[in-house]
Order: sequence, then C-alpha cells, then structure tokens
Amino acid sequence: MKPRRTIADVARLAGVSTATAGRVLGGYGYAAEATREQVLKAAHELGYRPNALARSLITGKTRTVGVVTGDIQNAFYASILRGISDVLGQHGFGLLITNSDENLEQEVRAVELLLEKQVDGMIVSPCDTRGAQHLRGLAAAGVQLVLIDRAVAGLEVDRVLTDNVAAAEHSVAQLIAAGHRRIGIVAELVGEPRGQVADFIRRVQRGTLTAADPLYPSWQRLWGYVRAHQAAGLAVDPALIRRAGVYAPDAARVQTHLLLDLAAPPTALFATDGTMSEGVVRALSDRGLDLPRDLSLSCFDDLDWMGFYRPGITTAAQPRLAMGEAAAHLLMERIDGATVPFRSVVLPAELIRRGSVAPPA
Amino acid sequence: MKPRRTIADVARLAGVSTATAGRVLGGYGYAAEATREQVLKAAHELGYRPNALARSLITGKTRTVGVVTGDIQNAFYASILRGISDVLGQHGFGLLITNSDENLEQEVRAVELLLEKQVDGMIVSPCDTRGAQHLRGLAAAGVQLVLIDRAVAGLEVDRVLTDNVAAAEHSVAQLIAAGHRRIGIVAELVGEPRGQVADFIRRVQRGTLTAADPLYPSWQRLWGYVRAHQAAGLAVDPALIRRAGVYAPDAARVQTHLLLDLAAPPTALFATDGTMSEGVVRALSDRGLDLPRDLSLSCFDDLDWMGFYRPGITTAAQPRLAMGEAAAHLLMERIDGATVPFRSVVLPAELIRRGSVAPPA
DNA sequence: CTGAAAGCGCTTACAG
DNA sequence: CTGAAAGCGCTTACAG
Repeated sequence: MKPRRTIADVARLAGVSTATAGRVLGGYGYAAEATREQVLKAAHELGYRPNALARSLITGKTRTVGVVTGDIQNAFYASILRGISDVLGQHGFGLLITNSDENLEQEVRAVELLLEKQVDGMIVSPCDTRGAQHLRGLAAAGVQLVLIDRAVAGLEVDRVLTDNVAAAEHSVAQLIAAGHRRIGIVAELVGEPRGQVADFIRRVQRGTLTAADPLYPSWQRLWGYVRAHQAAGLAVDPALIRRAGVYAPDAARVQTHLLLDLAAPPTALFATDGTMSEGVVRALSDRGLDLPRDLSLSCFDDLDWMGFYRPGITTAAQPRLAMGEAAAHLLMERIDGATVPFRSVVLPAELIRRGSVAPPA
Repeated sequence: MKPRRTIADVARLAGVSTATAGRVLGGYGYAAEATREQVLKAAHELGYRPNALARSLITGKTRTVGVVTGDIQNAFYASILRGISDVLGQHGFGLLITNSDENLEQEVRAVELLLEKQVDGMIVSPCDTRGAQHLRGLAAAGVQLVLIDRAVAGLEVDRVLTDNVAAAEHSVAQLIAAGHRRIGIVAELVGEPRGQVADFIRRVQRGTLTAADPLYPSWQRLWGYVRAHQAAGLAVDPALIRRAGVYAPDAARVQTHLLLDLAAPPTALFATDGTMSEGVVRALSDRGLDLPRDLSLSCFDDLDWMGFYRPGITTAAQPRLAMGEAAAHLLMERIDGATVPFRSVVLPAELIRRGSVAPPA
C-alpha cells in the first residue's frame, strides 16, 4: 500500500517550504511563476492529491452538503436528488445522502451523522412538520438548512415547495368541469389523528385554515380538493375521501377498491401523489377498467409510465428536477455567505392533460 | 453563530485532560467509571458533538463510501443505491454519491473528488470496461473498490453482476418456445464500433467469445439472444437487431418503430433493460398495439409499471436492491480488513412471466 | 487509570 | 514573494 503524498513531500522535492507549496497547490496566496512551476512539477511527479480533510479542519468548510429525504428509490426523491446533485456538482461540492423512510428517529440520526461529518449545509424533506427540534438552531450553529417539499411550523429557513393547494384545486376543478359530481380522492394523509379529516374539511370550508399551517403535501392537496368543490357549489362526501395512512402503493390500491365497491361509487378519481397514483392504477388494472370510459382519473406527479399507459394519464406534474435545483441554489447562496431574509420558493405544478379524463358515462 | 464545542472544552469542564476526555468520548482506551460519568455529563451540558474530520485525519478512515453510477434518477441505479445505503447505514457509514452520465470524463472527475474526500472505499458502475486507468491501483493505494453491474478487463476487484447471458437466453428461449421465429431485439450496444455487431454475432456463433471478455450488459444480453437462437437451430437475422447507441428511451422508441416498419416485421420483441423497455412500450403505445395479440414482448428489469401495464409485462427481473446490498457487503468486508482473493458475485435475473407473451397470430 | 506531548495534513497570520 | 511557527480537533504512543 503506497503511502499518500503530502504537501511536505512536494515541498521537499520542489525545494520550497510547505507554506509556499501549500499556496500554489491550494491556490491561495502568491507565488513567483518559477516557484509555482517547480511546485506543480513536483506535485505531478509525486502524484500528489490534496487531502480535503486537513483543509476542511482548518477552514471549517467541507464543500459537502447532506440531504435527507424519505426514500431515494422513490422517483420523486430520485429526481430531486438529481437536481441537487447537478447544481452541487457545478460548484464542486460533494453530496452525502440518507433516507429517513419518513421516520423521525431515522431522520434525527441522519442529521446527526451529517453534522458530525461537518457538512456545510443540508437539504431536508422533514417527516415532522411541527416539532423538528433537531432542525432548529442549525443555521445559528453555522450549518445552512433548506427545506424541500415540506415546511416546518415556525422554522424560518429557505424552502422550496409545490403550490399543492392550487394544483389540487385545478385538478379537481377540471374533473368537475368534465361533469363529475362524485370524485374520489386517495391520499396519504399521515401525521394527524384519524378523526381529523372531518374537522379538517370543516376548517377549509369555514376558511379558518391558513397558509401558515404547516401541512403535509397530501393534506394541502385535500384542501385543494375541498376548495374545488366549494367553488363549484358541490358538497363534499366524506365517503369519497380515502386515507392510505402510509407512503405505499398497496395502501392506495386497497382504498381504491373500497371506493369502487361503494353503493354509489365515484365516477372520477384523484390521486394525490406518485405513490398513490401507482396504487390507484394498480387497482383499476386489477379490475380491467377502461379509462376514461368506465372512470376518469387525474393523478399527481408525472411518472414515466403516465405518458404511455393508455390512454395517457392526466396529471399535475411537479417540477421535481427544478425543485432540487432551486433548493441547491438557495443553499449555495447561503453557504457563500448570503444573509438575505429567508425565502420561500413556491413552484407551480403543471396540469398535463392526457387521455384519462372524460365526461361521466 | 455559537462556536462548536471541542474535546478541550469538555475536558476543562470535567476537570480532566483532553486525552482522557477523548478516550471516553471516542470510546477508545480505559476510563474509571467516575471519570467517564463526569466527562459524559460535561459533554452533554456543552452539547458536544465529535468532529469526524479531526478523527479521520488521524485514523486515516472516514467511514464514508463513494458511489459513482450513471444516473441516480434511473430506477435501476436508484434501487442499487438504496441497497447500498441500507447496508452502509447499518455500519454507520456515510454515502457520497455522484453521477457519471455514462461519460468517462465525468466519471474520472467523480473518482477524483471522492479520493480527495478520502473515502474508505467506492462502488462504481464503470462506463468504460477496458481502460479505466482511474480505477486501477485504487485498492493498492488503500481505497477499496467494488464494481457493480459491469466488469473491467484485467481489473481484479470484487464485483457484483447479473448473469446477463443466461437471463437473456432464457427470455428469448421463452419467446421461441411460444412459437416466435422473428424476434426483434432493442439494445443500447454502446462502446463498440458500429460495424461490430455482425462480427460479434459470428464470434458468439463460433464460440470464440469468452466470459473473460469485459462486455457491457447489453452486449451480454445480445449474446444470450444469439445463443437462444443457436440452441433452437434458428438463424439470426441482423435486420432484427436494433442498436439504440445511448441510454435513452426515445432512442429505443425510434428503433422499435423502425423494426415494426420492416417488410417482414418481428412477431415478438426483446428489450434489454429498463430504459430500452420504456422506449419499446412507448412505441407500442404510439401504435395502439395490443399485447400479446398483435405482438409479444419480453423486457428486462422489473419496473413498477410492468406489473400493472396491461396485460402485465413479462420481464427478466434483476435483483437491484440485492445487488446494491451485496456490493456494500463486499466493500464493508474489505474495509474491515478482509484480504481474501477477489470475489465475483453473479446474481441471477428471474424471469417473471406475466401476460405479454403468447403464440404469434 | 490518567496526563503531557507529539502529530495527522493542511492553512493562516506574521515577519522578513 | 517566501518561510518559520502555530494551530484546526482530534488520537496515539508513552510515561507514570
């Protein structure tokens, strides 16, 4: 095992001090042209490679960012990660990733690991939108934080979100416009007590819910669903609101079957994200239902298959890549020392109309 | 910005030397029970968090692994990454990721970055199966390497691969068994000169190709395709072999259309991976073809939609998660000091028979 | 069991 | 422009 060469080795060979060798190799401070060439030559001969650890220990900067998201296997997070990775790459930053599996304990451990590794900043999709003690004080401690996909109550840091309420309202309004009156919604709706749904709907209807409420995306999308009904003067039937409770396609599949088994089944379905969409379509596939003849469907997130699953799935496409890029840009600015007030980047989801929506039979 | 607390701060508060504080906090060396409690109490009071950088600088170990794969947005790599991440997490290791976009220059840069960050090991899916100078000598320099998905000529390090030839042969044999005689194949087939295909087929037929040839997966799958024909005593029609040349669904889509426009079109199609499969299905969807009535299809990689895209897509499922886990396990063992000869883990792909294969019309 | 000292590989003032 | 010295936050022998 050949020993790694250090600045001292290079300096010795070049006949200069380590300070001088460091200056040319590290690109800081001055060096005469002749000296710089000698050093570079020596470094090249020895196959010198800087040790980022030593540098970071002194500068207090690692040029590394940590990300904690639910599950990198999920297309939503995978794209976000790609967007983040692209921007960080341009800045020469490294990317440390972790999965929380939407579990607070794991998330806390992940943040702890990233902190010990001295990341300059982190991008997190928090699984707890209220407490999140482990995320507070990070910025004050010199570790920049940007939230993605979800906000946290009272945590004023940069964040990038999708305009979920508007996108859901638009999606459901489109179904109503096509003539649907009984629209089923399949959503995760995690993080609140079971009985909350009815109360939540009442609050939306009375307008006592405010944008300041730190809601999970699926609750915001339910909000949009209720608003679309309100706008159209339609009553909301609680039986059509199905709660999966977890981020798993199979839970959505089960709820969809329950919905379709109703005495008065819905004529259209709204799935609130990619995971739910997959489960809903699985259920429709199980039943051999023909879209949009037997049922209309509007999804959320534009997954690969939605473009070619016949007749083409209409969906609200979140700009996943752009979300990751935006988060990374915000973070890079903070790490570069920007001290502007915290920013909330809210990106629109685009309704892509394909073939899965038609008037009810 | 509150200053980070160091071992010196803890030692001072606990009234012991930094050496002693370090011993209890770092979990190395002995300490009297009373001392350890004092130190722990002081550390807790100060909110002490170890600086992994300083420790790594001394120990020469970062407990961090780097991964370089083509594109984390691709479901194949995303799953592999998840498998790797799970195993590393159990060992308390961090995971640094990079994308090569199947581009050598980017891969070289990524490896360089990981090296500077002093990773203990790396898992790479090399985009060059011949040269790969940047990967040679890594192990000798103390950085453990394990290859995933692809081998490199003459690079004897641990690796985990899929048994591509067998899986492809099995897939195509199944189509032949169903009665197909004209089977189209849509594959990337990158990394070799354009004219090579005919020569490659001849080499397969003459049996002069050996397992030692470091082939890209798609070439190995073409190998299996040819072997299945040989075994059935069928001639291979070069017109049915379509080369996408890049890892992009649209290239496969174009090639599929070309295939179906042939005067004597194939009655069955074999797509050699998830990316090609998506492109092929897009083309079939473009044409409104009905599977398996109009055409039979056998894919590679088990993507989410293959389970519910009617009538269910028959495919050779690579154990992606297990591949990542296996790679991580091999790496962990090396990092723990195992000095066993290099290992080649070859995992089988399972043919999942769903509804897309039937006898020709 | 504990402490004083040296050192990991760099960068940072500070002289000259 | 260059060098000697100190130091980042830890761990590692080595005494005692």
